[in-house]
Amino acid sequence: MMNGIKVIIFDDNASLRDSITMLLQDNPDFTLAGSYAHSLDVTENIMQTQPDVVIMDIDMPGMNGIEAVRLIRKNFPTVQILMLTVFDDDEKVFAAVKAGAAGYILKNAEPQNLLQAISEVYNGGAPMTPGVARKVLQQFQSILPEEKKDYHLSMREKEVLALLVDGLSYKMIAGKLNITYDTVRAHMKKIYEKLHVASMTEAVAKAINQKLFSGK
Amino acid sequence: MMNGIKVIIFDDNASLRDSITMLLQDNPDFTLAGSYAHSLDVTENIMQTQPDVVIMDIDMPGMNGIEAVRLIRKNFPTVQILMLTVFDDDEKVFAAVKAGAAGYILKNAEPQNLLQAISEVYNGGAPMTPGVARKVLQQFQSILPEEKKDYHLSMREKEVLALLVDGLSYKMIAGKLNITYDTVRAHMKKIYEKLHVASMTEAVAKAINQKLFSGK
DNA sequence: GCGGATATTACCAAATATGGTAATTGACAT
DNA sequence: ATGTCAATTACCATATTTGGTAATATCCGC
Repeated sequence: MMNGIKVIIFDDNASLRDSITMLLQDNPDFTLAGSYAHSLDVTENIMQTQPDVVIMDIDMPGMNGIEAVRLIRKNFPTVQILMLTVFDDDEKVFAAVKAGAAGYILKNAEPQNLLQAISEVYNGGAPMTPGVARKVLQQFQSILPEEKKDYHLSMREKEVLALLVDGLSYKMIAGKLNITYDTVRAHMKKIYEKLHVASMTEAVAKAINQKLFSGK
Repeated sequence: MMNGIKVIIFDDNASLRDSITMLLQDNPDFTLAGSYAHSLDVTENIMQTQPDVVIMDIDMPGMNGIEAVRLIRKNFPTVQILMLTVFDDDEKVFAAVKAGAAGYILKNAEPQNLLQAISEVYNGGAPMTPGVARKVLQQFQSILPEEKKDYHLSMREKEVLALLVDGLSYKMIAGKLNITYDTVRAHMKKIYEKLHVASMTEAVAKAINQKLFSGK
């Protein structure tokens, strides 16, 4: 890391590009390897500069910053992306996150905070303005894991159910577990009882929906 | 805010409670209103102390910290909760977020960071250790984008498959759609072909996992 | 109008799943 | 030591599903 973290910037605002440029040049921990007013040639730009971190404005003429993020993530999965924006518009925040941005900070942040955000992104963190972080968490809460009920399935029963979800028949399950067909049946009967279902399909549907299993 | 942010702590580790106590007492921006070794009486404790922020250990004897969070969120929706933990175990992080925690930081964080996290939580932010933040974002990404494949199922086939996922048998489906048992079978055969499966369970699992249907 | 996809029905034979009942063994807790 | 629970196996009778093959009717596009 003799030259610090290699950074490139995409932002149509020239004065902001300049101030970031100066900020980075004053600090030996960072190297500015490129600065662009639009993201039409992202792929090319990145291939040439080989940056560690990309700072991307979310609103830009031509290609949208979000699109650019998607492109970068697809072609250069190791490059970390820090979104920079004026607004903390919900839609855009989520779109950026979804596209694969690792951090999301507002343009009115302190210079010091920007520098810290860059190193944080580089080091596997996900810097976010407090308000943005809260929004993400809230969204997270509403979408995420329904608290999975406990059906008190025994270990063995879980094994059997898991195989069933994978599409195996009783006979195949018996073979895989080295037990008798009838034993599998006995387990299935218990499972049906505990899950309040009465057929393989219901059991599978419930198991997947209640996220008792992967979902592959 | 003459007495600063009112904080109470739940943690079974006495020495950690003490160090946080001292930390807060040394700073005029905070007031420690309570300190408890377990969360069995959370509701009562909160009613008495009326805190702004609750610091909650995730692992505690008796009531689980997560459960306590759920309880607090339910009865005191304005109280902000900051989780404190030793491990950044995925399961627990997500469970805590889902339960309604506003922030999640590790116990090995700098004292200064803890103080900042408390004010951040109080001011509507969502402080998270970098690694935790990244995990949340990644989970976020994986949940939103789902490009679902198109298996070219006909309308009728989709209807049949939907009923199958709901747990109906061929006979029941036939009844519901006012068609013959054999017709249902014909559709199923086509569905199996198109989905590349060979049994009800596989079809159901695939249908749900590929999000061809709700998931109840 | 003809080929193609969709929806419908039908029958046979074989494979699987379901419900009920019952018994044995080992582990673990009171 | 007694009882509960998990895991195991067994058998019977039914119900359901699956694979193969085939036929008819309708609608659509070229």
